[in-house]
Amino acid sequence: MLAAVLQVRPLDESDPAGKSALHVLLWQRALEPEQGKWSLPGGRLGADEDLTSSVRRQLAEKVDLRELAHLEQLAVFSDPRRVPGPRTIASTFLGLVPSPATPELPADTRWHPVDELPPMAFDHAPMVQHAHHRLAAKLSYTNIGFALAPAEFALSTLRDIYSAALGYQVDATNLQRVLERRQVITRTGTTARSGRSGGRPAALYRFTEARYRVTDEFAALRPPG
Amino acid sequence: MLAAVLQVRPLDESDPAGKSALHVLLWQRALEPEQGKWSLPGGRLGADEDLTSSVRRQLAEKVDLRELAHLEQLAVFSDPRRVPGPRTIASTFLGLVPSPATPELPADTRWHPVDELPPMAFDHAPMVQHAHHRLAAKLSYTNIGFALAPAEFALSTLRDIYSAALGYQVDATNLQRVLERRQVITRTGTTARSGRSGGRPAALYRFTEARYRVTDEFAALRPPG
DNA sequence: CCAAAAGTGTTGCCGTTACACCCATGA
DNA sequence: TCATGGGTGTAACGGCAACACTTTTGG
Repeated sequence: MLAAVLQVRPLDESDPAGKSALHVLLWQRALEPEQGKWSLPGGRLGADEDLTSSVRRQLAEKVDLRELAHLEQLAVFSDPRRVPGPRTIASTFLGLVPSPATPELPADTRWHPVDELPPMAFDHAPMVQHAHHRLAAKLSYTNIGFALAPAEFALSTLRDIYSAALGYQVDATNLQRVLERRQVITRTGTTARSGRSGGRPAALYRFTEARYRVTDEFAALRPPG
Repeated sequence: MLAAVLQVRPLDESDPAGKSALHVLLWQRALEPEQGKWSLPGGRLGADEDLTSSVRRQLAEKVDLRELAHLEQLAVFSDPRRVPGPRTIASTFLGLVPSPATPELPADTRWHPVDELPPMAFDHAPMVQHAHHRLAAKLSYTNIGFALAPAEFALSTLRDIYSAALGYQVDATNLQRVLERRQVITRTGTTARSGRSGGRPAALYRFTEARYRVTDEFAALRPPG
């Protein structure tokens, strides 16, 4: 079991207001094979747990990560030669951490931008690509954004999160209307303080549901009615 | 490994022109546990093969099925108590067989309509549901229909296939335009003979590509341009 | 000529994008 | 008051569904 844990975070740690990008949590291998290369966190399945609980446990134990807002299965990688030695099957997962959280991490683990991956161990690079692709797709037709955003947020913040996760600029105006029409986000009624350089204070929103939901099932060939 | 192999076939074997429905290939257990109940075909992974090849091999060996036009991973079922005895993990697959094919089957295997499943062994019923749901979703935004349809077909035939797979009536008029605009289907130029009771002869179509392809990636939040 | 089946034209609706315009605040 | 960021209005576009209408065949 391997998990691609994704989070939108600032590119420069010391500048929380700077540009942000989608990051993946990696740890650096201390031993051969592939020593020094970076790999996805994970571990072996226990005898009395299912895959999902196991991933949660591994992430809590090994990288002390407990803030997972979403976790779902991706593909199983089963090529007999994907790793040296005895045949190992990897079941991969996509995990999402909300944006402002900054969990404590062990020394050998670090967040890396998904667009500039370091040298990756084994077949872990395509796994990250797969996770990224799945996330981008689901941002368009589900409410999965709740797992990347803070509990309350201004629309400009949400725009930055979507832009980072999708890899292109998203217009806040249209993002608002798409998500409001689908009732994915709701106004809280409160407003944020205006920023350093003035400007109108932003209305705050939250995701209507904090559970994964498909909001736009069919693009074509809809059922009649 | 377990495979939900789906095909659109006539409800009444002796009447190929009658109503058709989506069927799943099931196999009746001869031994305890769950003797007499129906289960998905599958088997254990060999030492030197990946999951996909293994599924293909199992289906060829055990139910003599070689006409799979599409095969893809579904979810992994890993609840420690999903089957009695030692813990077993099931990786499930969706397989599709084109419509007119009628492969020879062993005596203990049979096609069952997905809407009227017989008593199912273990957790196999939700697996079939999952496969059905995935198929219905992908009919809307991919060219996956090629794996259910004959090489050449009239639009009314394709309408029947889509209707059976989706579970509701599809309008041939709009189906044509949706699939032609996306260049999923192409006219062959030939026409079929007209039916028994007259009527204009139908133009024949084929799927432009016989490989799986996503044709309608984003419903919303499209990249600018 | 009539019935049946296939295919086309047309209309209306809805969701999305793009962009111009108005609003509220701090300096 | 100006600059800055937040928010609304509006128009254009495109995809889809529904349905009336035309075309082509067999009896």
